[in-house]
Amino acid sequence: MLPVERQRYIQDLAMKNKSVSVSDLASELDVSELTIRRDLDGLCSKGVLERTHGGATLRRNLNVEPDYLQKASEWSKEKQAIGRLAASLLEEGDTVYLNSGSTTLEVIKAILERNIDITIVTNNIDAMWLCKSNRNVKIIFVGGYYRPKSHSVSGKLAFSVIDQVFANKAIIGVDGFSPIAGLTTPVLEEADTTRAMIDHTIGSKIIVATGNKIGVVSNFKTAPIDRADILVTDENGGNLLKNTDISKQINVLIAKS
Amino acid sequence: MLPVERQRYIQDLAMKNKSVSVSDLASELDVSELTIRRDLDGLCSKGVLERTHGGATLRRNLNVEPDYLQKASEWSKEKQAIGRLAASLLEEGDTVYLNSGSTTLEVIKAILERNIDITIVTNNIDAMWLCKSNRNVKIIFVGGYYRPKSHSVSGKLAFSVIDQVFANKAIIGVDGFSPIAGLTTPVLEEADTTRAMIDHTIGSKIIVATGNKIGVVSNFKTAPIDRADILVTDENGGNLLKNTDISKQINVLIAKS
DNA sequence: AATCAAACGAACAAAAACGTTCAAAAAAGG
DNA sequence: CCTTTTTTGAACGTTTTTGTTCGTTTGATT
Repeated sequence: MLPVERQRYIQDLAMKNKSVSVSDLASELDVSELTIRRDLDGLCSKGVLERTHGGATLRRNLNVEPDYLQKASEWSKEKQAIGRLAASLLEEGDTVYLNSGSTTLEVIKAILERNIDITIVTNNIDAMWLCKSNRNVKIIFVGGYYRPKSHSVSGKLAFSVIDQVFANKAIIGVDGFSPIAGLTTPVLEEADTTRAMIDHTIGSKIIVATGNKIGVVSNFKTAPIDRADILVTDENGGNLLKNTDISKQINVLIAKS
Repeated sequence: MLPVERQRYIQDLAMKNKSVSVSDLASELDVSELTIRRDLDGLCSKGVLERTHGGATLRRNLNVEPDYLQKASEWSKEKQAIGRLAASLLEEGDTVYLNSGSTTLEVIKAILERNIDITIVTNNIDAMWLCKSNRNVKIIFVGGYYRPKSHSVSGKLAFSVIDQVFANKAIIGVDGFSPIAGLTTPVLEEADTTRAMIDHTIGSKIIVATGNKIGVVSNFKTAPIDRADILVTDENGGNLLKNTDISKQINVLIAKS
């Protein structure tokens, strides 16, 4: 058995049991205790283990925070359905703008499920956690000032990135969708960022909004409705729009959950 | 059996078993041990294997960037101490560049503990998770292409943000700190981003590195050592630098854990 | 606090592995 | 068929690794 093999064995065992003993290892691997000690010292100076009397323990690893899941419990079923429908509008090779929000996050999840080759340009931090283990989806992140409340970035610095990226589709979540007031959000910078995304999109601008956003007017205007091409909403939203002439301005798709 | 065939066989075996032994291969392929050693050396200079005594192992990511989570768990105690010392060098009102890496992440944690009014400019995504509930620390995130392995962003698009931000301090983590080769990292884009950060810093440039980085040369150069002002390292690193004239080039601070 | 067994580290010696040099064998090319 | 090049192997000195012995340190028990 090679020294490296032995050391790897020790490391694996330490990973499993949290600690190893010199005498156990010596008899198990059939080498002298001194050799084990020397191996342990080596692993120790590599930072893997920490020496104790009679053995060694694994360095305690503090895991960072993968607590990102389940935040938006409201309307989650509808959002999922909307996400799936919106994701189905994308094609292999697309570069797509996605702004922040729980609905657009569902779109990202749906894109990952489809597992197609897409480049996402976003200011939504959660996107990166989701895409951590996916090889097909590429992410370009716009920079800017971080706002903890929405867990996204925005502001003037975001423009300098958006300025350089032209997408062929955009999927935009909004807080208010009103035929008169247009698309609105509660944060000024967010509205600016979203507007910039829309302005840098050549192809379809797709709005995603659950029914409870329809007819609502929030604080800051992102764009008038006719700047968008498609609205993806749920059955609830569909009913609210049924007897309006909204379909003359925008293509409405209903996601059934 | 052709040499090429033999080498391919060795490579395949190494892929399967993670490591190979000279004596085993010699008897199995019925050639002298010297021949095996020469094969191993060849595969080694091709970057496939890494020599050890008595054999060789599969090359563990020398050209590839190290896995983010594993790195975070190594030397955690030392990194914490370094983080605390580096954070103590910051003052109320500072705007500071922080690049990505597990050591700089510890710096951020320490900054949050101090709870002073600081603006952080970074490409480290975890920073935002950490600062989610802190009101004093502001974060500006540089954009760019997301790389899951190091969990950070970099690339040309990052420049457009860095171009617009001048910090008065920078805290930079490196993978290699060598008096001759300077500051080095294993990823080209990361090196570029870090260099841009240093170039846009007016005041002190502070390097943070655990002892196992001292004397190491990684693939891509970020900057020569004299571009930095302060090195914060652990006692291990301090010992390594004790009998050198490094202190003529840079101010060395030892963090005791 | 005193004591004792286990664990440790230093020093030395043996064994295995290594690299270098040189020469023989095999392969390639004319 | 002969020359040139490449590959291989043997010998020998060097380095690395391993094991034994010994005195010292550590941690636990009484």
